Amino acid sequence: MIGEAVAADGTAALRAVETIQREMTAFARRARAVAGRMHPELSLVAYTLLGHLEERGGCRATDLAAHCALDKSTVSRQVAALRRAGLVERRADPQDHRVQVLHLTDPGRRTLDRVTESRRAAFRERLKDWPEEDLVRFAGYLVRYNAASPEQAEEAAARREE
Amino acid sequence: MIGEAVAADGTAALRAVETIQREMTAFARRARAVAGRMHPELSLVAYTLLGHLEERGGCRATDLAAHCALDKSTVSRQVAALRRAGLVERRADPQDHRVQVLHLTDPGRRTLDRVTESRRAAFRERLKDWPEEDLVRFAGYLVRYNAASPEQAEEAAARREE
DNA sequence: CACACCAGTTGTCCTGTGCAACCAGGCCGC
DNA sequence: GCGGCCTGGTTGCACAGGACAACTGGTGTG
Repeated sequence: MIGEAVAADGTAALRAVETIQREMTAFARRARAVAGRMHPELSLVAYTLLGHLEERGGCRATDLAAHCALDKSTVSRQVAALRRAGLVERRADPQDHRVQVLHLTDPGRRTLDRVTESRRAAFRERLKDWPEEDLVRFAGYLVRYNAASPEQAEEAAARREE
Repeated sequence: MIGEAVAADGTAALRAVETIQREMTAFARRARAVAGRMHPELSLVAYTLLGHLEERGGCRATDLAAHCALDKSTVSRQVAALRRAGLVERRADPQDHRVQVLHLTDPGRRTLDRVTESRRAAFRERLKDWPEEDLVRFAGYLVRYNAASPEQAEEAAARREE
């Protein structure tokens, strides 16, 4: 049974926080490796970068760095690799010659879609026995949890400023 | 309210799976770096290893590797570092001279407790506005999610990619 | 113009990780 | 009891990801 009895004194809440901590930790530890084995073609970071590019329809390397909370040098190298792989192209901004606006190429979009589909299938497989009600609640909890992260807050602020 | 209306046709379930995928990915991407910044003294892996050692009251390197889904060489090096740092000691098993039973030292236990407390505080802060009922349910969902065997998921993914 | 600032690249370093080769201790069948 | 196989662990090697700092070149402001 997923939702057990709830004590009135807050003990259950403390135990639950403990469990959340442990499980999130375990998950985080494992995720990267699993993702790598699942899609050798696209690392978790690369996937996120492409995803952000698709979502925003092109942006600067600096934006990607901010979004992923990565150093700009890391992003620069990741993007270089993606460009070498032909998944991303960059166009000089005529307004500001410092910036290189990054765009998904068609192969990039296809690769992203393929990996997204494969990830989605894996998640569906893993969650296939869950009642819909639990899925919806779980999704809601995750959104709420991640929304509390400082990086997310900054992102949200950045988005608001545009 | 976190869990919104539930449609009867499964659309909500699909959307929820999508959301879970996105949020888990975002979380995984960020977790390692955040953990590193939070506790420079103990990496996420080292923390998990010490935690498992405490939970089990000593075990073999191979058990740690299996538990964390890590290569034994990785564990060997991590353990070596922890031994150098004085957080872990090993005792030869008198029954089987191949195995080195690992134990937390007192400093190891203290360090683990300190980091656990700090992590716990961060989680409590982050979850402080959640109703107890939601905490308990969220914890249950995470346990259930992580309990789905990763091997199974990988196999399924491999089958799909062939 | 000079100087501060910003986007991006590159050099250097460190950590974490896996794979493969290897060593050493145990177990089994002959 | 002894060679072959299994198993726990260590080490060499390669590589990815990431940070930091130094640098280049474009922008803007006094």
